[in-house]
Amino acid sequence: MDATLLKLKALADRNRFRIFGALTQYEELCACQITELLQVTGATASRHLGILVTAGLIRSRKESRWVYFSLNEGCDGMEKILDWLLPRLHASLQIRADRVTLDRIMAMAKEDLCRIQRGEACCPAKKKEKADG
Amino acid sequence: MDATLLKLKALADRNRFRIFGALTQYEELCACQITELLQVTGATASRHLGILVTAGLIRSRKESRWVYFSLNEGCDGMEKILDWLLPRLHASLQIRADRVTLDRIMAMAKEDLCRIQRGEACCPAKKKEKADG
DNA sequence: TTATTATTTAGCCGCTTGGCTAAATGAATA
DNA sequence: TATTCATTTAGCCAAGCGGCTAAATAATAA
Repeated sequence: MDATLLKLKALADRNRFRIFGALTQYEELCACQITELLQVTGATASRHLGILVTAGLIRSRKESRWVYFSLNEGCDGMEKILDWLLPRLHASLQIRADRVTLDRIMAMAKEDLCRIQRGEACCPAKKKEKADG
Repeated sequence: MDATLLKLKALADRNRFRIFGALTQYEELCACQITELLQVTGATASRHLGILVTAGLIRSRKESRWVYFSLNEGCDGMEKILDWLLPRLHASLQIRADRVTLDRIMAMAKEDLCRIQRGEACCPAKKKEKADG
């Protein structure tokens, strides 16, 4: 398929549009942070991220247990895409709301996020106390 | 929905991408010419055109029996969209093939195109002869 | 007015897409 | 080594999308 059409298809989904928007505001985000932002399962977030990677719009980097995603600045046309989208992302109510949510997410430890996403208690201290007590 | 997301969705379909590409090469095209280019039914072409109009990317103008479509230069972000897409449309094999097809289509009378699309003979002269003879 | 004709709308159908759960993978830790 | 854990893949299901045909619409031509 045309590489450009592939990029359009990748961006033409609300959740992937939000991921792209989030990555224009934070240099790097890990899968569990994006999962938390979108409020979907990790599997769903992973699939959306895969589609954006395949389109060349973002890239991933693995570090220890986590996978970090960032905009693929070097991708063909990225500069023009950002020229078009950046001002409109900043104006979008959805993306602005996401920014607030993201600030809250980034203030948390990734371990806690993942615990929550597994449906466990959010507070590791409690577990420790229990083990200690 | 975000106006920008609506535009992305409108462009993220092969046939609509082709329509957009065609309208970067010809100032104006009528519905039957686009129908012929895409090789779909008039109903299908009409729906795609409607989606592009709703997204604000193209506009339509009615003149006698025909409806003409053109890029909506005034639409928000169009300049940036063209900055991104124009060079890539020109590089696309599909869009280049379409250009050749379009040249052939534009050399025909719209009446003949519509006749063909109705499944009738392409040549009105024959009909006349029959009536005359 | 009646007929013709270009386009649009309505309604149907099959394929794709996006969500989920469960299982698999691969890296880090006990 | 065995376990834990973040992420990905596989498989399923419902909703959305793009194609078609047939009917409706709007405009011209007879």
